[in-house]
Amino acid sequence: MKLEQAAKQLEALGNPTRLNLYRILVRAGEAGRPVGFLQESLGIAASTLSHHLHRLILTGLVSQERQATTLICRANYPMMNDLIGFLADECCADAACNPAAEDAAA
Amino acid sequence: MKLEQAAKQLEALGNPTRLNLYRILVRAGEAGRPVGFLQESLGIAASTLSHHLHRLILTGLVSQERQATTLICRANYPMMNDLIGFLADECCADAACNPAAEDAAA
DNA sequence: GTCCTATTTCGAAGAATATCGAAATAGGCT
DNA sequence: AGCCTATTTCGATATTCTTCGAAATAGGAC
Repeated sequence: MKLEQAAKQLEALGNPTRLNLYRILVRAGEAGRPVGFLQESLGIAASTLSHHLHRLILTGLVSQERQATTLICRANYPMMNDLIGFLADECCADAACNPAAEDAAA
Repeated sequence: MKLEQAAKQLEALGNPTRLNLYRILVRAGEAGRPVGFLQESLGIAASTLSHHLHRLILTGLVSQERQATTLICRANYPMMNDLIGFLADECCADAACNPAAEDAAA
């Protein structure tokens, strides 16, 4: 994953409202949640929620699927795992992460 | 970890300059890197770097230790792991993360 | 004490963000 | 067609962020 993309995703998650929103979707699993449900859960204006959802969708962290008049939102788990991988992958690439790794490197 | 703190940390990592900076420190391991080294690596104004470092330090993701006239910066690994844990921990708490988990839940 | 390097703080300008209400659009039901 | 609900787009405002250069501070060397 490129740094720019990771930064955009982290920025998207770095707003309390969006992080809260994202966690609801993460907890919801593959079933997802309709926009209306999210709006009631968060207690914010529909337009504000739409704005935040748009940002999460732009980064690829969330996807939407229409079911009749309601839109179902889902967390994109592979994308989340890529992001986590990006943070952890190069941990201590130039050194050692923990005592065991240090022993291995020595 | 509280949502507010996690959001602040994610926001801190959500800027390309800061994410780049943070990765350098993550790669550096326990040895850390002096501020001057970081400034040359990133090629930004010292005042700009200081500002970004301050934000990372405020969130607890980075710590500093003075060695004579130079300041050594280090990534705070436990904090990073807490943050990653926050993202992944409640994954699918209300559903199933993957087919195997779905089977287990069923 | 004076000087030197390393780093931070100050002050400012421009860009981006968060939030809302009002109005517009999407999709389906009668 | 006409209507109803669900959701987005528009427009506006207040706040926050990013970045820089100049000036101030920290710590040590002579």
